[in-house]
Amino acid sequence: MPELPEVEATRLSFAHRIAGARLLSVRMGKSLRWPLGCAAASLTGRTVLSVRRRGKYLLIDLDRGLLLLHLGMSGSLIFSQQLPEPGKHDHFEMVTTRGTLRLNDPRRFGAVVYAASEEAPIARKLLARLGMEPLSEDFSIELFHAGLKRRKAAIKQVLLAGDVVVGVGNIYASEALFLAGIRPTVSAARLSRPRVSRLHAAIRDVLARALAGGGSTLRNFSSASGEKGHFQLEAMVYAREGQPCRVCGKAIRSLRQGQRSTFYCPVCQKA
DNA sequence: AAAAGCCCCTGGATGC
DNA sequence: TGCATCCAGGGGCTTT
Repeated sequence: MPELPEVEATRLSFAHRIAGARLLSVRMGKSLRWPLGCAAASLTGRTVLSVRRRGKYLLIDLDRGLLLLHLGMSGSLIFSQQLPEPGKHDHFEMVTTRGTLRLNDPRRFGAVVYAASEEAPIARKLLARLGMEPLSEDFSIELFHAGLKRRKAAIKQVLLAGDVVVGVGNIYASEALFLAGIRPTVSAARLSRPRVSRLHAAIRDVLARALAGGGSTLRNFSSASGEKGHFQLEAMVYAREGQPCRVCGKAIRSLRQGQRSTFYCPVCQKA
């Protein structure tokens, strides 16, 4: 479900409200991807300092230690002072003086992991491999090009891998490549400088627009405050196999790359 | 070092 | 209605 815009929209929707809250109780239900890594009860009494994002991870800074939270494929957060009884897919809950943060995740690919610090082994393992933040100043055409040059794999898969640039998931990878006019199967290393430049701009453009729309994507998304995405961003190619390209009219095609579906226009993305 | 596969899990849509 | 199959916006881990 969540790519960078959705994760960031989620963060923005509750970070300011939870900052300063003191933890009253923490409950970890049916196991997520990994165990919490500490006794839930031991977190009681700690204070939330801030909520940051790195890639698709949310980092909940406490006055001692931090929580790494990932929404996986089907996770969503809600932060509210009044919540109904937990449902069968509510696997993590943190009651605080400002409200309750609850993670709902039917598929349980998500995770909540405690780390004593960002330098702790578990935090390093999860965060160290992450590539550049696409919406940050650091994400330059030069560094992007340098990162792609040492990857011979298909550009779509390199984008998804997240070790060159983070946050570009399956939908936005297809969309960005369409905007840049690049065939998803071409080797990342073989992209010319001008094409890398176009892709760089396309990634920023599509992510920023989705974020501006409140994390709007094709399906339902709502932030931790219950705000729905605005759906202002319509897919050019994603999930549009057989439908006419919005630019040239040719039928959109799909293919499988690494067990994920990819969509592209055979005319607008010639190579 | 990089690439390719596998796997975790549940639910919704589709087909018979 | 029931059952089987396929697919889903992620990513860590193991094997080539």
